[in-house]
Amino acid sequence: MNIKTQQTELAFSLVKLNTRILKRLDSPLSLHGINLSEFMVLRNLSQAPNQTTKRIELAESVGLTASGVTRLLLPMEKIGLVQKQKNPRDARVSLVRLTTAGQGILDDATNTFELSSANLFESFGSAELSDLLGLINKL
Amino acid sequence: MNIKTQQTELAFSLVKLNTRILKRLDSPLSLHGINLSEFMVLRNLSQAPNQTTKRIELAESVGLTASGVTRLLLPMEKIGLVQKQKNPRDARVSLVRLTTAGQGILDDATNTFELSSANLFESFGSAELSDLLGLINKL
DNA sequence: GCTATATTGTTGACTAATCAAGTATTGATC
DNA sequence: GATCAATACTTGATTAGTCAACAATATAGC
Repeated sequence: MNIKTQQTELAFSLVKLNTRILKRLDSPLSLHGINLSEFMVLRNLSQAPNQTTKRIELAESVGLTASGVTRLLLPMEKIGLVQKQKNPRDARVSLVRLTTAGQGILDDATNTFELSSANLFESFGSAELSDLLGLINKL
Repeated sequence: MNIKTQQTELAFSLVKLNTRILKRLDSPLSLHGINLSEFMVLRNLSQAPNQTTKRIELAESVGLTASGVTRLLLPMEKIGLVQKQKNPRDARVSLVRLTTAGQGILDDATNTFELSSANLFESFGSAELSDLLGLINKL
C-alpha cells in the first residue's frame, strides 16, 4: 500500500470514527444536564489560572468560533455555571469565570466522562494509550 | 500517570482534534460542490457491489441516522449524483445507486481529499500511519 | 493627537443534523 | 390468515453550530 493510499484510508477512518466517539462521550453527560461542548468549556476553565479565560481563547481550545462560544455560554451563564467578567485593561474582551456551581457540575461530569473514556478504550493497554496520544498530538 | 488519567486525556484530545480535522477535510471539497458527508456517501457507494446500497447501510457506514441520510440524499438526487431504486424483494427499502455523474464528481473530489489527507499527515511516516490506523481500528 | 487597521464579541439568517412520531411493509405466531 | 412486533424510511420541530455583517474598543504610524 503506497503512502498516499495509507493517508487517505486513515483520514477516511478517522472521519468515520468521529461521530461514534462523539456520541459515546456526549450522551452520558446528559445525566448532568450538559453536553460535550459544555463539558469541554468547564474543563478548560477549571484548568485555567484563576478559573478565568477570554472567550476567544475558549473558542480556540474548544474548537468553536467566537459566535459559537457566545451561543454556548448564554445558557451556561443563565443557570450559573459560569460568570461574565469585564477585563479592566481591555474593554473589548469579556472574561468567563467558572463558578462554584460550575465546578460542582464539572466534578460530577468528570466521573461520567472518565467512565465513558475507560469504556471507549477498554481494549487498550497503557502503552497503546500513550502511543495513540503521541500520534494524535502530532496532528 | 495512571491509566484512568491516560484514557481521559486521550478522549479529551481526540475530541479537541475532531473539529480541526473535519474542517481541514471538509472545506477543500467545496471546490467540487460537495461536503464531507456527501463525499463519504459517494465513496461508500462506489465501493459497494453494483454501486448500490440500502439507505440504512449508508447511514450506518457514514455515521448518520436514517433521517440524516434522507435529508443528505435529497439534494444529491436532485442534481443527479445518485439515483433512488426500489428493491423488488422488500418494498420498504429503497436502494441508492451511484450515477456516472456521481462517479465523476467522486473522482475529482478524491484527488482533493487525497491532497488534504497528505497535508494532514505530512509529518507521519509510513510506519506511523499504519500504527495509527491499527489503533483507530481497535476503537 | 488622528486616522487606519486589527481585535473581540454579538446578532440575524442559515445549515446540517437530531429526535420523536407517523406511514408502509414485512415476518413471525397463534 | 389475522394480528402483533420489527424494520425502513420520511417528516415536523428543534438544536448546535456556521458565516457575514456589525459595533465597540485598542493599537500603530504618521
